[in-house]
Amino acid sequence: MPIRSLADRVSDFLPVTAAERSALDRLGERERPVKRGTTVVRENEPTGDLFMLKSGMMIVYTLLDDGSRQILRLVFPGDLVGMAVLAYGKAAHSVMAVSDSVAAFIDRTLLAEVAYQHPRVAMALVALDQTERAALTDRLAAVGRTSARARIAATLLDIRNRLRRGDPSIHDSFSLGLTQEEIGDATGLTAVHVNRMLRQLEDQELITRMGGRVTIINEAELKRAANHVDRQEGVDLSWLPA
Amino acid sequence: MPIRSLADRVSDFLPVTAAERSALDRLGERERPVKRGTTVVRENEPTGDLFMLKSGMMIVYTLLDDGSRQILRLVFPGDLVGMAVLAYGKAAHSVMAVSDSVAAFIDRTLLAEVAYQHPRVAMALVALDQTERAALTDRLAAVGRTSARARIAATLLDIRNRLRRGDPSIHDSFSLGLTQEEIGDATGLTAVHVNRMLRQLEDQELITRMGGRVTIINEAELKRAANHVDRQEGVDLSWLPA
DNA sequence: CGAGTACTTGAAAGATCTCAAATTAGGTGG
DNA sequence: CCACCTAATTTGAGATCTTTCAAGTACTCG
Repeated sequence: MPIRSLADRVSDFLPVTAAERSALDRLGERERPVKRGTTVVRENEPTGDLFMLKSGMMIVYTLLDDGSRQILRLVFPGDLVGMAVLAYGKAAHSVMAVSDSVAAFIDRTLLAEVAYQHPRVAMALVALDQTERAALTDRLAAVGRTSARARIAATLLDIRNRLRRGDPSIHDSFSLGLTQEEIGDATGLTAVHVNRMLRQLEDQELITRMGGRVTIINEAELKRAANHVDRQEGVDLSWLPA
Repeated sequence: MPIRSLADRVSDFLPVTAAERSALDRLGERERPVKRGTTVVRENEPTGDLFMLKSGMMIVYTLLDDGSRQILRLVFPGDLVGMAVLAYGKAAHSVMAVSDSVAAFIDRTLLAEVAYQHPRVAMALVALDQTERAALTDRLAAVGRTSARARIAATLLDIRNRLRRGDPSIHDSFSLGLTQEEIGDATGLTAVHVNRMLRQLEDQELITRMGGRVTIINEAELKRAANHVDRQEGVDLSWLPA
């Protein structure tokens, strides 16, 4: 269970002064443990909070009229959730913990005050949010224009990469953390078809599986299968005025 | 061809002072006409500019390895494009004008300076960006979890609503502004199937068509067909500290 | 008026879903 | 630690939706 502070996350791409760091640390003070299966945020419910995930894993999703669910985003430690409360007075989407987690809640008023006092930090948070948006557009392109097999391959690689961000010791083997139904809801497929695609990737010897664990045994080929446009994740804020 | 300034757009949901308005107006000074069919921004090309569309219509899209295209966003007057340059040094996606347009380009350094001096304006721009993100998640949910018919219905309603934002005289009848191929690239369908779905909606007397014009003749039923979760677009920044 | 682009339609192939049932894995109370 | 109970996974068969391929028609622009 990796744990990262907001300041750590921001300092990955922006040198932060002591004052900025302490302001960021103050934002992350309100920590709360969340049990697996708990709905943390319900779509359309009024709220003034956003939060950063400290440890565990969550999903952001929306429910359609007919009861079907679209998972919009997988949330890993260090990710910021609910920036939309800056624009709306209510939650734009639902959020559920898929493993035991810890979240650090942030009041939007407090966030705004920090942003007013530390504009560079504000820009850093905007940049962080932009990386989420990029992930969202990648997912849309995958769901709209790639085969089921490619979507599953891409999802496996995505999960592996994001787990690795929090735990560099992870290489080819990792625990999925999602049910096949959840993977389906993230990729626009049924659970049954997710299962078939996983089996196919296994039969083709791109991965092996044991329990909930996946091991990538042919990463080059899996990447090719994923139709993966390798987004150079390089956030660059060096241009920011002082 | 409706034309809106950034200041007008922002003042829809945030009272702006004279100083703030003049700062926003300064941002929008660098106008440039763009001919239909012109690629304004190419994915991955280095740039420090974003822009606001003043008039016309554009699409934001990404191309996959196999040449297929996913349209991520339709751009109407008043929309801000390319906020990702705040995080990356290059364009996250390609942008093409689908009708003769005028764009007001904004250097990110200038934008950052305005944001530093006018934090409330900065928050307003962030809020504007959040509304775009909400539209993106709606599109993802539609592509991932709804039928071809529903996606087409939703797209028709979306285009009508957004055209109306710039021209309140528009009611049920409007020009699509997109080819069926483009609608397909936006909804994750083939042009052929888009055509069939339009025909079906016409046969079912939810719409009529003439040339590139669509008229909605049964809006209630079209909304139902769209599986539409009516997002109350109410941006609310009243909570913002002074 | 001609050329190219966009639209339209049919028929067949292919991908994915639905339904159903069997198997396995994980979690809990005794 | 076992036995049980439920949730998750797995597999097959058939139905459905969407794509592909092909060809003809209608527009639009120069």
